[in-house]
Amino acid sequence: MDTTQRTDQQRSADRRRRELLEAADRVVLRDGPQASMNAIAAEAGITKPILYRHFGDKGGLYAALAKRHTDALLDSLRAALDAPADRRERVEATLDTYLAAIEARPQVYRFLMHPAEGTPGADQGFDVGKHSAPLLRRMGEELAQVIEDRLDLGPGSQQLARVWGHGIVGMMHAAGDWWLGERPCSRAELVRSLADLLWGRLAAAGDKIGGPGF
Amino acid sequence: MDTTQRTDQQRSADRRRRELLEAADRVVLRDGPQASMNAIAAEAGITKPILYRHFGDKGGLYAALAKRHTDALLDSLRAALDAPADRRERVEATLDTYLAAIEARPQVYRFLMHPAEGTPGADQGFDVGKHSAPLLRRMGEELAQVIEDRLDLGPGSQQLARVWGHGIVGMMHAAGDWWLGERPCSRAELVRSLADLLWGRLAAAGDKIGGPGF
DNA sequence: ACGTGCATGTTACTAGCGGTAACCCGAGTC
DNA sequence: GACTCGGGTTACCGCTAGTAACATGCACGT
Repeated sequence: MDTTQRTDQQRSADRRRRELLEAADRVVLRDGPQASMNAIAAEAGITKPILYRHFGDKGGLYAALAKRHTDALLDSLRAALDAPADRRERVEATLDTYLAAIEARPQVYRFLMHPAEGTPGADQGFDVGKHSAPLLRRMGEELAQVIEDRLDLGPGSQQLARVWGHGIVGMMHAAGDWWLGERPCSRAELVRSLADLLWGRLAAAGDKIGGPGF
Repeated sequence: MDTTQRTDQQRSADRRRRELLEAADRVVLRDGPQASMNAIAAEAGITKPILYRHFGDKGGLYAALAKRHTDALLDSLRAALDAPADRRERVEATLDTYLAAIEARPQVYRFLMHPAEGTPGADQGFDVGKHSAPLLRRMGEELAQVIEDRLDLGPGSQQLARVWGHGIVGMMHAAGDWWLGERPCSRAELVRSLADLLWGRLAAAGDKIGGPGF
């Protein structure tokens, strides 16, 4: 029948697609985000046009690749965010989960943060917007939702939650990026320091003698 | 004399360099960060090899370009950070200064955040490190210094200050980026929300009825 | 058995990029 | 006048993303 036929074809195509994605994964993790389509095709044992038939262009391939990792990371973050513990512990667990992920697979992390950038062909009209990696946006929105759902923030809570969601994610990202490069302390110390920041220690700290205070 | 001669030459070279940088600025602000060296050379009224003689490679040109804007932004941030007012006001002024800058010239902002990315020629060995834009790193370090100088944070203050510096800068960056794309509220509201976050309102907020709390 | 689609794969190409080698010319110097 | 030398150009290399055109093999209807 027609449907079974198309199902067979689709299954085959999907399997092929997964194989290609795994090959692309290997190459991107080995060569970095600037891996060439030729290299990816070679790793998959085929040639370029097939990649283009499956993914349209390089951006499509990278988007598909990024989605897999992004989904996986978001799942583990959701788990940490949903753990049965008090708020501070959950915040620390979430920070630690993120940091452990970027520590364990820094190449994946790097790819997710700088997926395509230079697509000289089909170019966007240089609008403002979509600067940051999609991963950051998605994490920000998810966290915003969690905050809005669980916290009582009074009037304007929705906007406040979104600002905080993106802000906290950005804090985590930047601190993690810096930490990954310099390794100035243990992961646990970093988690504690960031949680302290979120817990208002900045406002509570005293001025240093002689200075005007920050 | 030899020295005056060399001074003359150097002056001429410096003037040329400034002219080239201004031309590059125009092109980058018009075409985005993926402006080609050909286009920049054409805008400057010359040809590619001259650019390469002056700046080495594309990364060198972009670094020189970015340095100008970064220095300017850092100067205005320092001014806000040094204003004579209490801590919260200074924090808000600094956030507002940054946000006003990216709002006023989003193309400059975008260029500073994604300067080169894909330099297929002379490639780095895919080390972990130097992921983020240099601007973010510099802002983080500067803020860390200010925090350490002015705040009494007890033992481990230096590390804590650096974590906070990079974390706060990341928060500002990510929130600003999201805000610039969606414009969900006024700048003043955003500043207030972020300052509230830094002032510990996250920890102080009550749980919503029925939920486990964030 | 025989075309006929159709998916899969290839080779060979285009246009444009970053970067460079080789040449070229005018100004100043001995 | 020969001679170097800084500023400039043309013409190229190797690479990239992306595509057109051609080949091959497997399922179908008649």
